[in-house]
Amino acid sequence: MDKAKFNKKFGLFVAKKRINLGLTQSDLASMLGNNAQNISRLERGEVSPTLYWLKNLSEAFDVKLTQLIEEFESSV
Amino acid sequence: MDKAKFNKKFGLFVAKKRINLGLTQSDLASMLGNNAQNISRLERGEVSPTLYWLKNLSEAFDVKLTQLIEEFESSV
DNA sequence: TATAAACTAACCTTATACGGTTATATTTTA
DNA sequence: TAAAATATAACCGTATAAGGTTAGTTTATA
Repeated sequence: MDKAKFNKKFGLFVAKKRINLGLTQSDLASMLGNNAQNISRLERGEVSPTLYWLKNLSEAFDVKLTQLIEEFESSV
Repeated sequence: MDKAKFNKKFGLFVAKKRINLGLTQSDLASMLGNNAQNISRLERGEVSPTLYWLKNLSEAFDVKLTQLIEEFESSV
């Protein structure tokens, strides 16, 4: 799978997960210590987050990194 | 865990896994389509790889991304 | 409809991932 | 020990992740 498509899929996954938790992009952003625009870009697949960023994301979602990735892969 | 420490742990994990597979940094680099210097920097924890990079890494190691992260987390 | 909340999207800047080259150091092997 | 293979480390670039601001669009709600 090419980069653009892969990032898009991950973005969609994050968006679904965030919404399921009843969070806005702003909510998630402040939990991660950044801004809603970056969340928007992530969810639209414009960026490929770093591993450390993912680690923080998993903590915001209150799951292990492993579990986050597992959920992502099984959603694809 | 702070970023530097986290990246260092991941680098160490990649190095171990690569060596177990009997690969040199050059070998792994060419499998990933980049250069050995980047592998060296990754293994020394100087960089935090992007998700897409990790996806390619997992394919080079012939495992699912989930499994790669799972092995990493259980190694920490 | 009107107002507000939520999101998208453009722009800019800074930090860093990533690719390449070269040199040096370390490790392995003849 | 000498040579070769491997890894580290210093540079230099470019591409892109990430933080911030502002404006505009979409969606939800009164």
